[in-house]
Amino acid sequence: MNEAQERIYAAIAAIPPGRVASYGAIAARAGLPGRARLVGRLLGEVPDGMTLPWFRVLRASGEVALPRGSKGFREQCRLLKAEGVEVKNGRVPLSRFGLDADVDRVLWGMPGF
DNA sequence: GCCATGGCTAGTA
DNA sequence: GCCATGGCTAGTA
Repeated sequence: MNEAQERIYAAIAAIPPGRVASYGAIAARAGLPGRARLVGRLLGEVPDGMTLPWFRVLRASGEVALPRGSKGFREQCRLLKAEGVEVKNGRVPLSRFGLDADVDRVLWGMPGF
């Protein structure tokens, strides 16, 4: 496994439960800005035995990227809901569940914001 | 050639 | 929804 690969898997593993991140955001966090598609491809070939919260990765729009009606699509929605993420027809509101949504929460709690 | 992306636009309600 | 992109792979020569 090359370095880029390890960093991307590490970035995915670091998404906290109940939160989601876009392919692009993962790439950026892995130090590979612009490599969103690489993230998607690597998710399709996760090594056996590696446990990864793959379902916390979504499109930049907040939509589940897998084709609707596919087994994976349903599974992803199910896993997300299971940890409290709101999924309304294949889509998650990033403003509330995105990685930096907590920044918003902090700001809201601050006097003057 | 393919695609587990992303960004932007037209066109509706 | 559509199109531009980038990166990787299968399949041919």
